[in-house]
Amino acid sequence: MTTRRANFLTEIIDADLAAGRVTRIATRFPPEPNGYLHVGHAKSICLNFGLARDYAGTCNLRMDDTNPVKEDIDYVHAIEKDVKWLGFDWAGSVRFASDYFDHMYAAAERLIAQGDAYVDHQTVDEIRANRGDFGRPGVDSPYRNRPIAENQALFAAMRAGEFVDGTCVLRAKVDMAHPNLLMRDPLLYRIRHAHHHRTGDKWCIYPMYDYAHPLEDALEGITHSICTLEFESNRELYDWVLDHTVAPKGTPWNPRPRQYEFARLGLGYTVMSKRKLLQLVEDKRVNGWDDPRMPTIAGMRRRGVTPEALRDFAELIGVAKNNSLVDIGKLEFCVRQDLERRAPRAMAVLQPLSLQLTNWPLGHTDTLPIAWKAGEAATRPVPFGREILIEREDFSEDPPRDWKRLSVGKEVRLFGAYFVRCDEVVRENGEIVGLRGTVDLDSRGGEAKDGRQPAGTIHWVDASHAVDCEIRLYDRLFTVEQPDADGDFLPHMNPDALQVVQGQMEPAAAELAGGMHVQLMRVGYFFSDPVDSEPGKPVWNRVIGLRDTWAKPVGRTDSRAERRKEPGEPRKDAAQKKNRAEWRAEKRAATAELAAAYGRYGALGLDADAADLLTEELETVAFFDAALRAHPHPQSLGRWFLNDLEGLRKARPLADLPFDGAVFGHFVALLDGDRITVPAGKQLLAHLLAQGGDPQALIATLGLGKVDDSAAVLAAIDAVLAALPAEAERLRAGEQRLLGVFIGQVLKQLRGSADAGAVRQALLDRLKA
RNA sequence: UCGGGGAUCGUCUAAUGGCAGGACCGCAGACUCUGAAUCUGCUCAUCUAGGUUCGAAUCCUAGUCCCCGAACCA
Repeated sequence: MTTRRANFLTEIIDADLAAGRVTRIATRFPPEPNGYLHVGHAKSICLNFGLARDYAGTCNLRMDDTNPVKEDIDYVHAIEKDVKWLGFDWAGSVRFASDYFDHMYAAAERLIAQGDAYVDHQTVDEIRANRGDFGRPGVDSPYRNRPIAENQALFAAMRAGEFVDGTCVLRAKVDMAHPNLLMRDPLLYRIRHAHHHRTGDKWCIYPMYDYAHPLEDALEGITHSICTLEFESNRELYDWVLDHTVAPKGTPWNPRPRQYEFARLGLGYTVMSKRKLLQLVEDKRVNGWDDPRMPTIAGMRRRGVTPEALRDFAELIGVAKNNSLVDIGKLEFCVRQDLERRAPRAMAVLQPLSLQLTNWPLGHTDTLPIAWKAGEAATRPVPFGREILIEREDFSEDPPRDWKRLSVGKEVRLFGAYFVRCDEVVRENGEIVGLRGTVDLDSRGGEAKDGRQPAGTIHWVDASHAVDCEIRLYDRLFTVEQPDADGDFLPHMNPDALQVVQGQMEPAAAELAGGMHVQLMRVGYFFSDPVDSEPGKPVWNRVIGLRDTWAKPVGRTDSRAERRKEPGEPRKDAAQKKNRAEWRAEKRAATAELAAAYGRYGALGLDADAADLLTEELETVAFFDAALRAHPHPQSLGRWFLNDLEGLRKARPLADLPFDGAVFGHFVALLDGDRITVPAGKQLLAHLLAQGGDPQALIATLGLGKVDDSAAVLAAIDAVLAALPAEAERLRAGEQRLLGVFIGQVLKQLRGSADAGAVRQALLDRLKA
């Protein structure tokens, strides 16, 4: 396994491997071929293929083509190309959901035979209305209890094309009152008389995503089916399908795939939904899916972003379950970092300003060999003559104090060439149209004989040799960080996301072929457009500008920080939903035994919160009363019950625990009797929960008995202090936060059986001594 | 309204009861034939309130805020 940043998925996989749930890892990347892949998909691709690579497993590329009216073969090819370009290869051939239509159909027939599915003749509107909503349960379809034989005949007729679209659907028979709306008899198949890009006209019924996807995964032997957060609710249905179907051999699915969800990529200053991207393309607001302004993989590729940069980006942002909006600066950082390493340097002037060198011999051209990259041997010839073009913004008539460029009377170095000084400004109608200056003929190559250093170094091209070429300056597609935050995203489009300028480029660079990266010095990283460049007529795309610490901070207004709300007060509004405490109070009012217990616990000296919590269920009261009989110490019993047992048992009912209230009472008695320390008590409780047993006997078995051997404690303290000399020094110097580390270490040596408070005191005493 | 998730520097992400770490951004300095790169340093965070514990980002209780879910889409 190559080292890779751990995340919650690698933890799950490690645990699955360790527990033997799986013996190999199989993932998949399952796009629907209804649009181009974007940078969000790139994250998913890097995740799925990366996991397969790191665990020496496999990753399938699978087209999820279950809806023929939206999908297209052209998208299939584009997707394959993008995944390959990103640097990944799938196991075997490309898979298609449509390859499994026969299996899916057979599985549906089986569901019908099991009584787990039925044909519903309600209309779309009826189905929707009868599904209920978040507040109301649904109502059963009048067709829900059709005889199995009738369902079988009807489903066969659906397949045979005897019904027009929308006549009926196949539904799973789950529960119309299920709190998860997806489980209210989900649709499995719908009728669609449509031509499918692969199966042609073989089918006129097509499976729904929620039914098809788990079967696709299971059929391919996928172990970890990774998708995005919005599918969390779908997981329950995913599991239902796998629980109610079997593998082709008739056995339960093995390996049985599990679905896990991670946060999709949200990226600032762009939109990521396929619908919106499609709209930009169809409305011709961009020039196609591969427009370099688009966040599509195709667009970024054409712009000049490299696969390495994209993969670095995926690594940089990590994988988690937080909804997040990634700063686009992180992507830009990855792009710059990669291009910095790979791009040769050249010079071009975007907004030329002429500089006449009055002391340069008329008609003479010097040809300078300048390295493509600093420190490397390879050079290109760069002509230098009497008229030089510099960047307009590299000259100032009224320079600020720290100006490092050209101004009247000041000298700069023309990169790789000569020192020049500006003597005067040439104007026409008040406009600056050129500069006149002189060159230090002794500074050829950029070094002055007398060793003096100029104010700065600027880029330039020789006017008579410069090549005119189209330069496309790309910028962020939107002017705000969250264009789709509310309402229409189109008004936020950045009209300057593409600016075309005619640049003047040095001749050697202008001959670079299409698909080449170059850094135009002091301007940015550029890529010769692979589509529009022609031999001798290159078109250059700006991939990203250089980091510019001198430019005025454009100020990334921190819209998000402003949005952050103050923590709210607990709502006092009576109309709001009841809180848990109110709910329990009501329940007590209705149940005499709970109310009695509440009063009794109060009288026993338990505080109101504890008494409240303990009287939520009769079952709890019974358990607690039993514990009380075994060990009549309400406070400690309440503290261990509420703080530890409740957390450890999670949702497990008390009745399912391998011990009863009396045993719990005995357990707490051990703690109150100082027979065992608190951490050891927690260990013991965890053990009890897992396997039951007699607490008293387990103390010996597990070696958890309390040790009151102060000599052993002192020995352990000295051993730890000696083992961590640097930290011990800091601790002596008063770094209190290290105290915990030492207590922990000492406790570890003593196998948790010493009293932590005593260890702390002993440690403090030892340090004073 | 019901169900499912989530909350740690400005941003992304670690820490699985024991020193809140890394990266991006920002700031400062060094260096520089790119105001780039490189190098050094710095600023900056555990949603709130209680509780348990020697010790809580982590466990318990209560609350707040955010996201997802009611297509014959995926």
